[in-house]
Amino acid sequence: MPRPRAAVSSLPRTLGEPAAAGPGAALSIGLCAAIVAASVQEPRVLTIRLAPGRSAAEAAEALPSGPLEAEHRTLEIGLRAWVERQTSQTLGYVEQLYTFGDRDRAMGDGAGGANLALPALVVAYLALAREARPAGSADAEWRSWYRYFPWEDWRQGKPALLEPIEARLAGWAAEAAGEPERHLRAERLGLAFGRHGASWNEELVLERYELLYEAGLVAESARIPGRPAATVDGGVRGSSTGVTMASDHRRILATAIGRLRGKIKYRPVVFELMMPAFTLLQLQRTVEALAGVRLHKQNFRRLVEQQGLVEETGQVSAQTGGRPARLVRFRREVLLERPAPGLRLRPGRRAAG
Amino acid sequence: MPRPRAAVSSLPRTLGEPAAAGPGAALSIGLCAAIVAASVQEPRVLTIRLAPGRSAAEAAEALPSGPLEAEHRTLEIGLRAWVERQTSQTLGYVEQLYTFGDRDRAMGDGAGGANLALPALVVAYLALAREARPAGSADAEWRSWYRYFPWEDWRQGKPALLEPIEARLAGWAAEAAGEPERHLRAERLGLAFGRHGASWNEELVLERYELLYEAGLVAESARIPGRPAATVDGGVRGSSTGVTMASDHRRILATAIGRLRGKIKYRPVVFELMMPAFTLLQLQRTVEALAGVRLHKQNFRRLVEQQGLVEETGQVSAQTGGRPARLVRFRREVLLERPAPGLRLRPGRRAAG
DNA sequence: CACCCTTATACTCATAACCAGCATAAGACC
DNA sequence: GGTCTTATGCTGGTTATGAGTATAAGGGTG
Repeated sequence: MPRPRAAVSSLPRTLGEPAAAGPGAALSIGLCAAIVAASVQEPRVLTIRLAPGRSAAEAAEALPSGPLEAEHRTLEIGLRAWVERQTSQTLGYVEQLYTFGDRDRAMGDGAGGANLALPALVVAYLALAREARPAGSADAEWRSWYRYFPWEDWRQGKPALLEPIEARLAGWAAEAAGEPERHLRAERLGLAFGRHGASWNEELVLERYELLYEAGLVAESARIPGRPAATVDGGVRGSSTGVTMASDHRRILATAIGRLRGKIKYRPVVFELMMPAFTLLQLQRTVEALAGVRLHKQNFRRLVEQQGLVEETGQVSAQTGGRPARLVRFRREVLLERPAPGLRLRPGRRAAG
Repeated sequence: MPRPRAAVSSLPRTLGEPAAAGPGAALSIGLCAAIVAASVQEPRVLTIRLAPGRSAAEAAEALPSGPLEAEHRTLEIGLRAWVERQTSQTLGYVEQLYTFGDRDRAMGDGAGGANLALPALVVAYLALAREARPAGSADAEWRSWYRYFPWEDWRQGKPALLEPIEARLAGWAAEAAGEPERHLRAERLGLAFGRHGASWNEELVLERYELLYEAGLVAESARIPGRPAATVDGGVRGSSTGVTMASDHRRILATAIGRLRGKIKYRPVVFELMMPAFTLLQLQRTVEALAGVRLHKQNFRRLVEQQGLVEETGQVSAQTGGRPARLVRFRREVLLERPAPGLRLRPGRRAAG
């Protein structure tokens, strides 16, 4: 099966492949999942290790994925099967993200690896898991998603590593071919990174990643066809542009983060990540971890309570370090009452603890 | 090429098909577009006619679609090619909607037609067109989308045909097998149709269509595997459940409408449907046509203006029938200023003209 | 032209939501 | 008891929203 072999063994019969004749004629449809959990104040994503055929040492981190097989009646069934096979994790909430089909992206590795028969298109999913259990297989691991997108974590204020990145991006915009292209790039930068750091929009994760990709500031850029590998500067002057992932999985993860950050504002999806009972601060920390910003505590709890998103359990938690906090649970009835129950968090002017 | 032949001729080499050997082994990826325009106060969708192999008289209405071909570098390029070939319409704004891959849906026709080799999965798109020009090909036509979803148009108040539909749906919920299933169905109905007509959420177009589909109230239900065709009641006691479309195109259109109705609230996409200069009332009527509800005029204009969505052109239009109205245009800079510039219309309690 | 139709646009007012902070409560730890 | 901690209650200013009134400016009609 000519495909970056997953460390997890299993040789499926790919749909449509019985007739695989000429080289490169094998057409398959890929499934890929960004599985998110939130534990100890960190948003995590379930990754596996791929041995890309070369040295096992440089095994790439990847999202669980695999081709759609003949026996999968629906895409989602196929996805669940692959995830369970590779990570022993059973999925709860699952939502389709996007279908990637560019012929020029998604290649295993442009630099040295053979350009093997890759899926003609990849259907990517976002999944939410309630608990970050140790992840069955040895190759599966929960990792903070800021490992791959360090510039997305503004909880301690603007990340220092963003400064050199922005400088490089500004340079990339300035060196564009014509004036229209220069203007276009500048506009995209302004949108994605905010004018002078003023209005950072935490949802534009994909837009920012794509800019870094195009500007040659992430390692994946080396796979852009026609780009000399020398122009890629994965680590920007000492600071980091995050850990690389296999194929275009980082792009998929960026899509997932952006989608989730948007969705918590108008759908009660955070609760898919929470334990059955939790304190309001735990909820706030989870939301902050996902959104990558800090929120105003008092206003957050007022929002949650007046929206009717939670109800009392009657119990209290003494694990707080200070005054014990009430334990609450998600109030499912809210779905029937409000049109868009969510935590439309507006980080406002300044984020106050 | 075993596939419901489009009236528009063109025999493409489907990607991955050179090796098409056994029957049903031909695996192809379908592309499909819901192309929306708004003219004379009506939201319209571009349709073509498909001759499903049998009598040409019962040619089904369909969305432009076709298989991904080998020479299409990206999915979107393939889509644009197909749409231009079938409708002579050039697409502007295009956005991916969803990828449908259920093996049990999307069949040409379960009743009598041979179950031909259909795409293994269909990537559906939403496109917005600025003008409803007469649609090049003779088989292409712009039609109000309420032709297919008459219950979605609440601009004149609650549609009368909804009453019998709701009654039938309530019956369907009551006749469910076990108590848990009954409860589930009742909850879904409450969500999708609103408790006692109280809170209609205009975005849940797909949810409503799926309920009708499952309850056997649309003609497409006859294609559900295992369902006796006799249980399907396409026209509910004299009232209508809308015009049927080929394959599962009505589901795709439902997805498109729902997405667009949601999107206008936080992205300035309506302007993709407007002429370069327009009056505020024209804008309001367009939004109302899409959302299927009436809005409060004074508040609508205040919203549009204070958000900075439009700017003066200096001209006026005398075509209003009353006092001439200012002509305005979309203000592109708003994209850089506001995080989510849209028309977050809340139809409030009652819609006042 | 006065009058009445139409639609456009300006302004008001009460209410609800939101932002940001202050004050107090209730535990642990020394 | 004093001093941490975090939880929770409350307030005062600001902004958004819902719904209405009033006025402007065209056309048509007697």
